Amino acid sequence: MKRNKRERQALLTETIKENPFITDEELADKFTVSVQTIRLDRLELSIPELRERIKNVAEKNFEDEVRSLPLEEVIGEIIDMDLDNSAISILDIKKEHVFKRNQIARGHHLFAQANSLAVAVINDELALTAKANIRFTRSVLEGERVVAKAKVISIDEEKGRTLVEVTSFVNSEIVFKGDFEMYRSHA
Amino acid sequence: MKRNKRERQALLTETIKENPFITDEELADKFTVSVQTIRLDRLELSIPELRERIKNVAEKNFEDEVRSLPLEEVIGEIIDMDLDNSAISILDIKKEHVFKRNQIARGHHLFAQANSLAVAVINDELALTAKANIRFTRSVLEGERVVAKAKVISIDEEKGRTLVEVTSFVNSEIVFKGDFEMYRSHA
DNA sequence: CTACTATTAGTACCTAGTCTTAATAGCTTG
DNA sequence: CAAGCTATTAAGACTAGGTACTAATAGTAG
Repeated sequence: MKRNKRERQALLTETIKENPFITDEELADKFTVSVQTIRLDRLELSIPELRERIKNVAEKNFEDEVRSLPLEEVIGEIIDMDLDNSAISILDIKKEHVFKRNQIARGHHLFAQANSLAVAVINDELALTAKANIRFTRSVLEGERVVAKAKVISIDEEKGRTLVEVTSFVNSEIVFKGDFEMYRSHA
Repeated sequence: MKRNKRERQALLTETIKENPFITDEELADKFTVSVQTIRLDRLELSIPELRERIKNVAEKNFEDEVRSLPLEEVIGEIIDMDLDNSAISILDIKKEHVFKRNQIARGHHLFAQANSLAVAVINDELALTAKANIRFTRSVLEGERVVAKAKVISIDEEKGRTLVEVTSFVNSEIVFKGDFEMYRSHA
């Protein structure tokens, strides 16, 4: 069970990534080396100490949680957000998103990106999709980057409905367009 | 600005709840009392120390993160299939499908099930979604089983378009309905 | 005046580290 | 074979942000 340095450090990175709550002592036990070796490894790998790691995990979503925004639950990465107005997210199409036969992205991934963005842009605890009208105008291939832009068109406070238009692009070429009628609990 | 004990402790609870990342020293400053007083207050109010608080926030986030799994390839399990005619699939709504706030299934999972089924029912190597018009008529909760039924309405061989209607139920109650216009290469 | 509450102070100790210096073992290379 | 290098381990001083405990002080109520 003797691992060399390289091997141990690779495993260490993996272990900490999977469980950031592990102490140096527990790691030393696990790899049957001294605590000092673990600390040296962390230093070389630029892995912060337990408390910093925990703090990072805690801070990551705290803001969102207070705002009750399901930002973490959005498909794709949000790069701009102006609540109740507009939002932009990007999604890189990888192997797991495409049909094996032809490397074309499955429609529901584009829909998921657009739909979750429409949910996120609404400044409300409870936003749900009521209706949607969508068009796929060009197939997206593996390796392409889809930029989705959501725009809030209108807010009907009486009916509790909000209209959101989402347009997705690959290199300024429209690949998807959807009109979402969203339900909100507290408009 | 002199607050009494009761008042200060109420404010303290509020402050820490809003920002668990604050140290006793910062709190002492804020309430212009000594650090010891803050610690006595926390003791009386059973508020754990900074590190414990951070750890709690981190643990909460960590759990959520793991369970927010992305979309797989084919959504739902196909239990009946009559190519170019009709198909049925089921999807059990689990933790990873719902908003953590309210346990309501996220729209894109219902869409994904319907869309996958619409693609699968078409007897062609290459079937893609061109347009879709969808309605979510009832929210689906964690633990419920969604049965999606697809029916091919028309096949336009010239245009290479096929219309598929998908209706999803939970216990014979309609929860989702979608009209899919599918593109096929070799009709 | 005494009793009690609230506040403050001080000390020892803890965890999970950092940072630094130093020692040792096992190779390799001239 | 000695010198140099890498990897590992150890030891000591220091840190943040505390806990747990004892003790002192101020102000108020009976």
